[in-house]
Amino acid sequence: MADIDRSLVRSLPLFANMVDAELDRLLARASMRRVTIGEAVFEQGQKASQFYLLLHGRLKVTQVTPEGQQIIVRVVHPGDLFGFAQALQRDDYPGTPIAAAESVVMCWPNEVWGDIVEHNPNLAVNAMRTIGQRLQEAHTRIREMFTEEVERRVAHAVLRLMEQAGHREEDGIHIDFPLSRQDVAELTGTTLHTVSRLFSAWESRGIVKGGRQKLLVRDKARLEAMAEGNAADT
Amino acid sequence: MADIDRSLVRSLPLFANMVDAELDRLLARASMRRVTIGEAVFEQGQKASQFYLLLHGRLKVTQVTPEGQQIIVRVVHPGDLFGFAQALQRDDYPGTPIAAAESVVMCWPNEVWGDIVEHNPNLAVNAMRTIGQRLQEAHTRIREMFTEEVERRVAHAVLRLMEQAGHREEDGIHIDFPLSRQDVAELTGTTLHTVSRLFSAWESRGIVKGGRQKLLVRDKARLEAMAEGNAADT
DNA sequence: CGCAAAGTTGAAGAACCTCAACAGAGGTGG
DNA sequence: CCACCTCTGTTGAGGTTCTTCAACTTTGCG
Repeated sequence: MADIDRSLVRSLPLFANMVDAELDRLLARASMRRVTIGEAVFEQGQKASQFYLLLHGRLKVTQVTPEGQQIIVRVVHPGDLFGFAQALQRDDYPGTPIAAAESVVMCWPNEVWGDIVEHNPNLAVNAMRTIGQRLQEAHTRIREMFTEEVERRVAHAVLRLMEQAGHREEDGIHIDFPLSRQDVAELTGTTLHTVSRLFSAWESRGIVKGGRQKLLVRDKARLEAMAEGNAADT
Repeated sequence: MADIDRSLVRSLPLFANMVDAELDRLLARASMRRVTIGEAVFEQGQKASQFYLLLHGRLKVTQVTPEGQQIIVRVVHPGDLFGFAQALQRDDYPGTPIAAAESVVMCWPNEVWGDIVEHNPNLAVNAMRTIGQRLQEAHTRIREMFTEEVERRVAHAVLRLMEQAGHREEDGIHIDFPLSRQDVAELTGTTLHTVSRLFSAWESRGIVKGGRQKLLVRDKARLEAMAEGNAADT
C-alpha cells in the first residue's frame, strides 16, 4: 500500500521537488481513511487537529450560516490539500467537507506541518501557491457574484467543474461525480428552481444534457459564449 | 528614516520573530514610495516585478471586469502585504491598488522573496497565515453575497471597516479615510443608489451619520443587530 | 411496489436595479 | 470673493430578474 501511495503522492505538484527521504518520512506519519458518499471528513466548528490531502474521489466543502442556509464554499479535487485550518491561524475547521463520491483521504497531525516546513521550505512555497490560487478563485467568484447575472454565473460554474472534473465521452464532456441541481445552486448562490429552469432551457438548445445528479456538456463553445455574456439565441 | 522604518516594521505581526540582522538585510533591499490620493501603486494586468507592504495610509484594490464594471476586491490597511502576485504563481497583478488616503508603501523586487523564505521559514509561515486569513475573509464575503440581502451585507461591510479603520470620536466611531457611497457599493456588490437610500434610512434612525465621503457609526449595537438579521425597527 | 429523494414547471410577489432629475459641497479661476 | 462647474449624494418611479410558494412528475433504491 505504501508504495502505491508513494507514486501517487509523488505525482502531485505539491510534492514535486521533495527528496525521497523526506517523502518517506512524511508518509510514515500519515494516516489513510476511506470516506463514503454523504459522509463528512470532519465537521465545521470542530477543533482542528489534523490536515488533509484528497487522494481519490471528490469532496464538497459546505458552510452553514447561523440561519441554517447552506452554501458550497468549494469543491476539493484529487491532489488538493484541505482542512489546513491550523496553518491559517485558527483552531477550528471553517467548513464541512462531504464526500460527493467515494473518496480516500490522507491526513497528518498538525504538529507535522511545522517540521515539514522547517526541513523543506520548498514545500512551504508550494503550499502558499496553492492557497494563493485558492484566494484568486475566491476573488473571481466574488467578482462574478457582483457583476454577473445568474445565467452567466451558472455557466461559469459549470465550465469550471468541466475543467476540473470533466471526462470526455461520446457525445460530450461528462462531469464525473454526482452533482445535483441543489449543489449547483449552492455553488452559484441561487435556488435549485432557477438552476433547473436554466438547465432545461440549455438542454432544449442542445448545449447540455442533464439527468438525475448528472450533467453532460455537449457544446462547450456556446456555453463559453454565454459565460462571456454573448446572449446566444437559437 | 531607516530607524523609523525599522521600529515600524518591527511592530508588525508579519515580522514578529525575525532576528534584527535579517530585518536589516531586508530593509536594505527595500524601496519606499509615497502615493497620493487617487494614484495607483501599480495597474491590473501589469507585469509583477515587486511585492509591497503598506506602511501608512489606506488602499482600495479594484478589479475591472471585461465589461468595464468595477469592484473593490479588498481594502489594504497599514501593515498588510499586497501585490505578492509572484508568490501566487502568476506574473501579472490581478488588481489595481488605489490610494484612498495619502499613503506610504515599501516594496521589494520579487527575487528577494525566495531568499527571505529560505533564510527565514518563520516568515513564510507568517505570510501563509496572512494569505490564509485573506482567504477566509473572501469566503465570508462569498457566503454573505449568497445568503444575505443587501441591507445586511452593507451593514457587515460597514462593521468590518469600522473594526479595521475605525477611530473613536465624541459621538461615535469615525471611519478615518475618505469613503464614498460608490466605494461602499463596489464593496458590497450593489449600486450607489441603494447604499444612499440605506444610509439615509439608518441616519433617520440614529444608527449612523453620513457626510460627503464620510461615515460615522453612532450605534454599533444596533448596526450589529441588523447585520445579524434582527429586523430592528424604530 | 412504494416511498423518498431529485427534478420540473407555473404563477405571484419582492427586492433591487436602472433611468432620471435635482440638490449641495467644494474647489478653481476670473 | 463670488460665480461656476464638477463631483458626490438624494430621492422618485418604473421595470426586471429572481425568489418564493406550490403542485406535480420522475427516478431509483430497499
